[in-house]
Amino acid sequence: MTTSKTTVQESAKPVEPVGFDEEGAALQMGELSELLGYVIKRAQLKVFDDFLRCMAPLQLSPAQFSVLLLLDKNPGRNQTEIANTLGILRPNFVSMLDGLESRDLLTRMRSPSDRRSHVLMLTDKGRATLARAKKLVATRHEARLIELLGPSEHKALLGMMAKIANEF
Amino acid sequence: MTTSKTTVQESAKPVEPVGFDEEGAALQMGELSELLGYVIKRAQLKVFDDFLRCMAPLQLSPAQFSVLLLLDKNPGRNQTEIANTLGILRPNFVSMLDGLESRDLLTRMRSPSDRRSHVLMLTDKGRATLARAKKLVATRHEARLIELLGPSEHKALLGMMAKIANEF
DNA sequence: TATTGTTATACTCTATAACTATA
DNA sequence: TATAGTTATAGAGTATAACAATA
Repeated sequence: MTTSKTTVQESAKPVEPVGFDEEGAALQMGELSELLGYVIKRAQLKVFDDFLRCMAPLQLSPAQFSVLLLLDKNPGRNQTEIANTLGILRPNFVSMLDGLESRDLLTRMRSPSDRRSHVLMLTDKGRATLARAKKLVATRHEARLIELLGPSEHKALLGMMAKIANEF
Repeated sequence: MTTSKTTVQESAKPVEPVGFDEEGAALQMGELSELLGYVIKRAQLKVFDDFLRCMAPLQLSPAQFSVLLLLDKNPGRNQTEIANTLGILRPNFVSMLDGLESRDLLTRMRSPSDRRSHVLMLTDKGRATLARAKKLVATRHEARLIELLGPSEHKALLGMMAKIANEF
């Protein structure tokens, strides 16, 4: 038995999961609740929604946060390297960087060795904002997720997600 | 120890996960691989991508498949009920139904009891397509996921995703 | 007055082609 | 010639307001 609260009730027949249409009219979800693509999408939207709420004071989207995080760990990389690593297309990365640079969170610097490329670096304000953002994520966002799932299940979940992302 | 292949190597210090920028230049992923929002998004994209590939013969998107599935389990519901259950906004549901109806997979019928609403029903072709789609999903898509994760982990994953989607 | 399906519209994401300046 | 950053653009997905028909 790995389930905690939501245990199967009576016999071996699983309880048919139902969805709610705002009010009482319950619909049968059928195979939908067993379809990983469906539940993972719903879960992902919930997680992003909560991330946005927790991060509201700093006005950082999940994508923006990931850029700051990656830049902090990998200073001196160019736009293509950062974009590729995050799965962002280079053309779409431009306006994203424009936004972060105009907020003075990072700088673009022409590389002396290859004057085609822009070296990206966090500014002091960028580092300070990232530090505050990390705290918000850890204490408000991830903490709630760990509380919901339990620490070991949460860790197992991270592992499975990484496995799907990297090996599927 | 719950990890299978990717075991921690030497001491207690965890191996820093790295990302790859097309070729060899490895970047430090840092806290990104511990951020559920990040990994769940990457995993979700992979899952949808595979779903699309497996479903290519039938030309059904995940969203379209979910509509057919829900209609099969809940015949006689109207557009608002189906859309709300799937988290689709009513205005956006219209063109989606236009597409499925023009392919003769479902029908809109004015309800005799409430002539404002459209009762949705699968056509015979819709039911046949759904049956074929279910087989493709089970044998090609979900089978590969279960093979990757193992049956019990796969089941645990479904449970955790549902928990986040419903309770977070 | 409220609700159903619909239109129009806008904003974000994502995707591709092509330009420029460098190499 | 190839690559980095950029522009323009097009397509999905998602969001809100408002209208006609009906309740």
